[in-house]
Order: sequence, then structure tokens, then C-alpha cells
Amino acid sequence: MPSHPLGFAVHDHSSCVKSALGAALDACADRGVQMTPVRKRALEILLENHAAMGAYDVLARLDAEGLGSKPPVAYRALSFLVEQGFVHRIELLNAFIACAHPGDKHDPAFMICRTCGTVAEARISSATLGASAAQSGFQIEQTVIEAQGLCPACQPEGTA
Amino acid sequence: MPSHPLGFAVHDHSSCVKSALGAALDACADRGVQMTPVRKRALEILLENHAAMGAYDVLARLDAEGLGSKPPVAYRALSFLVEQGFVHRIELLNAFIACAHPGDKHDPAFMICRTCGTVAEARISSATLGASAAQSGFQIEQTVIEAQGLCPACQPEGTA
DNA sequence: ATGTGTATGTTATAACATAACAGAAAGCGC
DNA sequence: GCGCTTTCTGTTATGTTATAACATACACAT
Repeated sequence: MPSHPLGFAVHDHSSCVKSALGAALDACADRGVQMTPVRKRALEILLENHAAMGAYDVLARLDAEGLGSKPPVAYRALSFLVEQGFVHRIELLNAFIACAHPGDKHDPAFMICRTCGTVAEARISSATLGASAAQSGFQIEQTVIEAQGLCPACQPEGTA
Repeated sequence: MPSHPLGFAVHDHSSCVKSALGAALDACADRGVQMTPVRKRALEILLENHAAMGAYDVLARLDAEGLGSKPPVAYRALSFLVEQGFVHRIELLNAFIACAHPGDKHDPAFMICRTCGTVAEARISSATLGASAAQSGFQIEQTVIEAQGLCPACQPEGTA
């Protein structure tokens, strides 16, 4: 059982990095967009880190490798990756995380542990929100669904 | 029809301000917390404005009235109001808005128009998210549910 | 070779947020 | 009243996140 759909469990990390990167490269080819060195490295950094990172954290690593030292470099790469669906932005943390379900574009949902900072991406439907929107005539383009709380590992004994 | 549950319609504004303020004062009395002048005025500003405002926008108004000119003044008042459930923070906008359903604490959901900036608070259940969380053992403490898109008034003709 | 589109490099600054400490005001026990 | 504690406010300084604006490079087509 190399991976868990909800992210709070162990998994085969190096293989998940490789497959996600491969999927991203394929998607770029399909869509006719460019996976340039900065963009690719930014994605790798997020995939390897496997946790939410601030834009300036990503920038620091890019800088260490000579790939750019100014904020716009990081923000532009991250914007591209988010647009393409390879990376998600987590509003509650002002941070970014590599997508756990690469390949298909989707609206993500996250569970964020306030103790250890672990972020798990969940697949959920936003049907409830959609129904509410339809009722009022609102046309949804993007949804943000984030929960903060305690992950299984950080809960006091007997509370889980 | 003075008000609409989803916020994209007209309503009796001055009465909604008064009733929300009254509900907040009552809640403070019940809970033994203080609705000080700065806090009260910050809430009134948000209620009167009836739209999402940045912390610095609120601060500018407080400053104009001699109630404080430094960022911590605004952030402290807003933190208090959010804690008490009188105001919600909108992560997508880094902004604050007076609660549309004062009195009972709840996890809010928002629909945000990207054209006119109008924000509507919706009552929705986060049951879907709750189920996903329960499955993985995650203990939710707070949820953020925000949708961005086009409100009825900003949609191109024939699209609604 | 020139134009066009896309991506990168850089400067500067805008916008959002908090740590840390000092002072004032309110409540309480005595 | 007096001293104590708690809570709230005032202020300085700084930290963190994000973007506008403009210059340069590069790739590809005509």
C-alpha cells in the first residue's frame, strides 16, 4: 500500500515525485505550454518537499541553484503551475503544495493540521456549494475548501 | 421582501445594521466580554459598508475618527470580532466582512464576485468535508469554504 | 533580419500582518 | 483608599506576502 488517498499515511515518495513530474510534462506537451527550467524545478521542489511551502521558501531554493532570486521569479513560476493544475495554493497558509492528483484538473480540498502543519489533499465534491450557488444564480469558477484541525497523529490520546 | 438569504439582492440596510449590532451587544453581555468603543466602531464600519474590507481600510476609518492609527489597533479589534463570530475573514481576499447571520456561531461559506467584488454569505453544511475528514481521522476545528465567480448581476446576458 | 509572442531579470514598492513593550483603565479584595 | 491583577490600548519597529512596471533575452516564423 504505497500511498493513501488522504495523505496522512506513508507512501513511496520517490516514485510519487517521478510520476507526478512525468504527468506534468505530458500535460504540458498536450496543452502546448512550456515546462521551462524554472517552472520544472519549482515543481520538483514542491514535490520533493511534499508539504506546503511559502513562495519565498521556494524562491530561496531556486536562488540556491542560481535559478532566480527575485520574488517575481517564484511567483510567476508558481502562478503557471497553479494555472496548469500541478500545484495548489492554500489560502489559509498563503502557501503552495504540489497536487496529489496530477493529470486531471480539479478543485482541491485540504485538511491542514495546526500542530504539525501537515496538509492532506482530499477529493470531495463541492455539490453542496454548487446547489447553494445555483439557487442564487451565482456562477462558480473556482472554489476554496480548506479545513484546519488536528491530524490523526497530533490528536491527544483517546480523542480519535 | 427586505432581505435575501444569499445576499445578492436588495434589503433594508439600516435595519440590518441595527439588528446585527444589537445582537452583538447582547452576545457580549451573555459571554462576559467587552464591546469596547474601538471594537464597536470597527463592527459598525463593517456593517455599514456591507462589503468585504481590508484591515487597512477599516483602520483608515478608525483613524479618521481618532480611534487609532496603527495596524495593531485594527487587527486586534478585527481578531476579537472574528473570535466572537460577529465578523468573518475571507481568505481569498485577505479581507473582513460583517456576519450576515449574527447570533449563532457558524462556519461561513462565501460567494465572491470577481467583477464587482460583492460577497454573499451562504448557509451551507460542510457535511461532505466532515465525512471525508472522519474517514481519515482528521478532527476539524475550522473550515473555509469560498467560491469565486460571477454574481447574477455581472453575468453576460443569456448566460444565467 | 525583423516582427511577434513568450519567458526571464530587476527595481521598486504595495499590501498584509505581528512581535514586543509601554501605558491606561477597570475590577477586586482588603 | 490601596495594591493587585487583568484587560485593553498606544506605539515602534519589523516581518511577510505579493505585484506593478519596465528591460532584456530567446525562439520561431515570415
